[in-house]
Amino acid sequence: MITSKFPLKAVPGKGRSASGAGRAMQKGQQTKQTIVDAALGLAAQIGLEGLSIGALAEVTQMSKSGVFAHFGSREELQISVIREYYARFSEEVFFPAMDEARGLPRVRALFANWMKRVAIELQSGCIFISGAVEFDDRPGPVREALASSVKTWLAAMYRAVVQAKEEGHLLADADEEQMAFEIHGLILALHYEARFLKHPRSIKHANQGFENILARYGKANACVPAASTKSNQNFKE
Amino acid sequence: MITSKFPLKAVPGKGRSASGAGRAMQKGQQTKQTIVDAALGLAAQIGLEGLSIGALAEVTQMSKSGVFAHFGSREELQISVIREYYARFSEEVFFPAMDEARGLPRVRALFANWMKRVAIELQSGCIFISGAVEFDDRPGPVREALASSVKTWLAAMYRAVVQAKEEGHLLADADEEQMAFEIHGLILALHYEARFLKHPRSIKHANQGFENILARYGKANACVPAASTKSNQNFKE
DNA sequence: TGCAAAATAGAACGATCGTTCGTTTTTATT
DNA sequence: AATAAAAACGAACGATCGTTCTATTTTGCA
Repeated sequence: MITSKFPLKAVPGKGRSASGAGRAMQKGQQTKQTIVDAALGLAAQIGLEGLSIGALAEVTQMSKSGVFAHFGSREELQISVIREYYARFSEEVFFPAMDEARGLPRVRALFANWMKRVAIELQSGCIFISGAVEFDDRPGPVREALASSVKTWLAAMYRAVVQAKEEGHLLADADEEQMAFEIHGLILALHYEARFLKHPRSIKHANQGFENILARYGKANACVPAASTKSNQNFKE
Repeated sequence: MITSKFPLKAVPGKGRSASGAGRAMQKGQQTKQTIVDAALGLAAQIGLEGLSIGALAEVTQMSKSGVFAHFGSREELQISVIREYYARFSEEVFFPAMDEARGLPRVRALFANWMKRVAIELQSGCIFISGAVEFDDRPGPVREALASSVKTWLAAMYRAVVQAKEEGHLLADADEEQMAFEIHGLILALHYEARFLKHPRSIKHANQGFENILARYGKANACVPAASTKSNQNFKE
């Protein structure tokens, strides 16, 4: 939990949350969510640094101070956006893949969901990527929040690869960290070449790159692509 | 050539360059180079968008208007920085590799020089990467200048791969575009994981990834790593 | 050495930024 | 319906931004 360095107008109800005595707070959380939603879209387009409270007020039809009061600082707003982005990313990419069997099927599902998300983001932008560049060497709580989210996700992907090796789906000499690194590179190249350079075949290249990685690290009988077009389907028959 | 939309103080000597009539312009170009040098360092750290004329004036010990007059607009300053960055990149990465023999040796040299440069930039930052994120969907002359530089470099790398196939160093089914894409991904992952996440083994992962790519696309007798530690050395014996 | 041009300085502009503060409206409960 | 807290507003702040304008200094050639 992050201690708010700026109590918004005489300590709000949060302090006495457990005890049922406090007055309600419904409308506040609701509009805060509205603001975060709008901020997420704005940040995806122009980056976390480009996020301005003024522009956000305009989009949400509110006053600047009205928007501001919900966060207490620009940094807290940025952190809220990061948290929301992480939550949606997990919901779209991570959790659905957990339905797949441990090992290669799950690795495939994670990558497929990741690709699906990035492909959508080719129009809007990815905060995990743009944020990394913006906060490269700018220490502070925003960078920490962002790095923490990214690391959690990359660790999840790494864990899936480790499990794939444990399940015997990968060659004995497969370096899990190396494999995760190469997969990450494919996603980054896709984002770069498609979004910035408008290269038309980037998605195909990323998918083909993934198959190449599996061909390198996977055991021969385990590395064939999924037969069906439904990417989430378990292909082990 | 870009038409300056803001003539700095009554059209300068540039217009009558060919004719020897005009007065000299030495000091101007000299301090302009000083400014661009400083701007390059600043932009590498905080990005092209973070480049402020005020901060630049402070670093160069000049007045804001003094700095400004050399470029006429912030955009022109940014473009000047991009051009300078491209020139240095070419000098460090591209031209030295042209001494290597066509084919895999040259591809290896290009990658090795690229790695060398990015490894240095892990402290300062790479404008080709940060700029791509900043100007993702911000049309205009700056984006064009940046995209043009990047495309030129990526095309050079692609050309080297094509030549490697022509020389018979690659498998017959090798997709040159695919291979260039995967190499690009390694560099991007290196930059991301080392610079943002401070992951200690990123350089090793990028180098190993390159060897994996060569193992996939190169002919068996041509894909062994260079024997010597000197990366620029021709390994074909 | 004088003189025009080039280079730099200095002050000010409008705009936008995050933030603060006092006030007013809305909300939810008794 | 009354009431107090929560939420939202509106105006203003200091700072910084890119840019413009005019004045001053410096430069390089006659």
